[in-house]
Amino acid sequence: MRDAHAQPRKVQILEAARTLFAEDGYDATSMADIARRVGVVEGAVYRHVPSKRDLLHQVIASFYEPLIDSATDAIASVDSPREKVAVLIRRQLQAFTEDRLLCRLLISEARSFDDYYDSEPAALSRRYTALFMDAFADGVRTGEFRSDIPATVARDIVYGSIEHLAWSSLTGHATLDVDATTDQLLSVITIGLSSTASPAADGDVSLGGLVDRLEAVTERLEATAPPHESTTRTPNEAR
Amino acid sequence: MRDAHAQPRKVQILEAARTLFAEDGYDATSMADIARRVGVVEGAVYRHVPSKRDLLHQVIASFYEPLIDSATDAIASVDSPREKVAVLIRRQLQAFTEDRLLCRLLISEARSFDDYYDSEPAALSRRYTALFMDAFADGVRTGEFRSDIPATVARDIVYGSIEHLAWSSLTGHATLDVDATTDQLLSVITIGLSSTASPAADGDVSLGGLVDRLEAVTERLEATAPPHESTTRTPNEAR
Amino acid sequence: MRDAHAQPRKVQILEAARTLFAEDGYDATSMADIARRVGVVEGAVYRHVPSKRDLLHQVIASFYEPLIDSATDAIASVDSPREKVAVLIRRQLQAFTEDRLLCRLLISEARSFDDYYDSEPAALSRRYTALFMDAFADGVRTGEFRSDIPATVARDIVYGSIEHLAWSSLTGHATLDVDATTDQLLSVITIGLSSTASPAADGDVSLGGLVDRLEAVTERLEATAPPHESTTRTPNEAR
Amino acid sequence: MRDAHAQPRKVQILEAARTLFAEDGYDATSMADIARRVGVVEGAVYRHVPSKRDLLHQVIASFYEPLIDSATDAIASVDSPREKVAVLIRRQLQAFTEDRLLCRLLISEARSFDDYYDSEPAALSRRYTALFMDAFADGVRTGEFRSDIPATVARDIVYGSIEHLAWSSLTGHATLDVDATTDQLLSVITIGLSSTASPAADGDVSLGGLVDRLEAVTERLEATAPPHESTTRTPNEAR
DNA sequence: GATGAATGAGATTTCATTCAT
DNA sequence: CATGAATGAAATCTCATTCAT
Repeated sequence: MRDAHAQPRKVQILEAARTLFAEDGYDATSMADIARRVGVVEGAVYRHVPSKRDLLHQVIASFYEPLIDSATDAIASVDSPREKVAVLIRRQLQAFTEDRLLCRLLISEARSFDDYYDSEPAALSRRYTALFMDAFADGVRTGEFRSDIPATVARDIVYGSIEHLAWSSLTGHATLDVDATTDQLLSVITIGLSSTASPAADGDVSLGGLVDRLEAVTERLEATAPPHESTTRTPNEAR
Repeated sequence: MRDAHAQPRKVQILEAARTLFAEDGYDATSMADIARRVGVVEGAVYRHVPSKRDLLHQVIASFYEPLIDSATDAIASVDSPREKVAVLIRRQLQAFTEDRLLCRLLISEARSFDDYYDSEPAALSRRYTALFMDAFADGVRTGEFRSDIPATVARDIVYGSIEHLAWSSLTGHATLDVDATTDQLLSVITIGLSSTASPAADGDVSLGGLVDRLEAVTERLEATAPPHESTTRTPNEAR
Repeated sequence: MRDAHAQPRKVQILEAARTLFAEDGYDATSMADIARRVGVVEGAVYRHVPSKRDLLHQVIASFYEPLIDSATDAIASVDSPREKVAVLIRRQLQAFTEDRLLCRLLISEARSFDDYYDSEPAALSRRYTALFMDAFADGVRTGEFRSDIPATVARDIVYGSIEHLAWSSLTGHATLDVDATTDQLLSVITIGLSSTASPAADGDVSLGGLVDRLEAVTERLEATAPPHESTTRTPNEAR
Repeated sequence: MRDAHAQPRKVQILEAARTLFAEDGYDATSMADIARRVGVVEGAVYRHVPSKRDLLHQVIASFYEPLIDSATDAIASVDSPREKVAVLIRRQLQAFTEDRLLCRLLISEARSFDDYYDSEPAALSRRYTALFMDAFADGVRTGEFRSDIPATVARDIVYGSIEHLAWSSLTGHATLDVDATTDQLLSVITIGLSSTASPAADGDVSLGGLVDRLEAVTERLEATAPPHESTTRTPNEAR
């Protein structure tokens, strides 16, 4: 009879796999290791999981799904695309920094398969980053974000930066100041992506930042104050 | 008797390893695979390479070293830190996009080792990204780049973005338009990193810029605000 | 379904290893040989033994341990140190002669490792020979054994002799008459070690040394002085 | 052109093999190791030696042969069997203690072959120990040594003891005092083997045995010494 | 559901030996 | 005589997976 407090086997196995995959990597973790950690024999694992590969997929899913859900909720409660993006970045950086597993697994292991594109983890990853891309596309429509940067490029910039930052903190023998780094990353990225950035891209760029700020104020004025006359200017069509 | 046109064995082995590591990954490639591709038996490989791990290191080095050399040359011929950064980014994105191997190996495989930080590839990687960080630090001194972003964070943002962009193009079943993407990335990143972007921009930012900005804001305000009404709203509530 | 009469696998493996190590030596025996003899595949052996080296240790232990136990019992039932020594020698010679394995393994194989001194077999060997050294030390205290021979030297003489005797019978294509040999060895060794043999024999033992000297003189006289009458006595035909 | 001081290749190879076999053991030494030490490639070794096994034989021979020669000379210059034995023991112990190689190779490696008995090293070993056995047999004839101990048993006792003593000093993390040990071993063994030892072998060695021996000496003196002449010769010049 | 044993394939690595040059 | 490359066999060990109980 199982202890009432004990998790069902399936959950125990997932947790063991999660931990071990995280600590040692997918290849370096054997099914025997997982079984031993759960306290059963190798064969018993196969009652609950059809294969090691599938186990990896489940582990990844068990991370992504709550993340997707909570992120979906979180961005539903804010309005502006810019803020949605900020929320997503902050969450992601926190998640990666807090959980070595998430980071390592998603970065290093999950992608090693030839059929990655068609895999379940890839689908989850797409569902997840779609949240960002949707927010970004919204921002492009509202004029907050540059229209000359494809959403996929924006996504790669954002998630690539986050991954590297998290990874550096992982292997760099140094602990990351999540809050400071988040602010820095947010600042760099949102400024770089904001619609006001594009026109200044090639000119005398040293003024760009200052202009950005003034422009931001102006945007807000534009958005709130009823225009004296209908504004027919489409911003950010430059280039 | 070896064909006069043939490469020395060592080079053949390195090339075979490079290709196979790239296509299948390090773990999924066996020494037997490499030997077979070269056309010798397994044991013969070990006359030229002491171990599989070392072979990986050599493959990585054989990519990094020319890259470092040519990048060093390239940035020596331009003056401004900003341009150096631009050169580095463009090259890196090109290199990654042109060579699946470089990308995959550096991103997914090389980092899987516990002792990555102390490994030869990591040292090369640091030597390589040091080029960027030095240029960035120079730019901070000249006022071109923001002083509120640590060079390591800047590095992670840049190389993380590049990696993800290259990776997406790799797995995304789509070919990347390197030129367009480079421009986009450069635009986003250099703007995000430029000193004018910094909210705490240090005083020495030139007066001329200030004048320009004031001019621009004035223009837009003129277009937006109702002619004779005092605007009492506090600016700078962004985010 | 395993035969009811069959030993557990672990025991089968140990026995196979014992036999093969004995017949062919440790290096010349492969895990595949052992597996084949047991009737399983190579990998199956590793479910029961962690490594070949460990298997050797276990085989050695499976010989030493009963030997130590029974020898401990045996010497507990006799009183005088001299008799204890006799018991130990007789047992050891019997054990070595009866079991080629014990002999070969202990003599030739087990010692081949650099780390022999710190190994488990070495510890067992020390535990075993400690029985002898303790008895010898007792004998020194009671005056039965010479005090001018360190126990370690006595041990080496005793066990070295036994080993060589057993080894000779092993490779010499001749069967050893254990009883006769034991008697001979015992005689030589106990006399050589007895306190009466010691030139510097303490106290009442000095008489033995005196006799030695007398004997020596006699020998020289016999060799130099022309016998008064023809000596027809063959000396030393006793026994 | 080879340096005039350089040894011929063959000798270099033998020396390299000797050293490496000694330090690492036969199995653990590869032909490549030997070649590397000599400074040639693997294949070159086979110009001079037909096989690794043969190389071992030659190495062993290169030790045994001078040993046999010098020992033969040494015992030719002393008269009594007892002294010959003493010389042989002293030399052997010194040789073994001075040269780890001799010891290790002869004890552990050389004997590992199934065909040891018919091998060249075994023949050399027999030639070598024959010196001892001859001297012992002589001593039996002259009455110096017990006739109830077969020469082969005496040989095993002597060489077994020496081996163990040398081996202990090798692995025992302690340096052997050769002189002291030689004296101790000589004392134990020559006493144990001397003819006077046998009668007392089984009786109680205490006073009763002493009386027996005194009796025997007296008898022999009576038989040897001229009847009415005082013997003024100092006793105790033995050895 | 779990156990324990087994499988069979494969991985990396080592090595004595050969041979064309 | 030497080189350098190759061979081919073998050795130890690992592991995902299966299956009778």
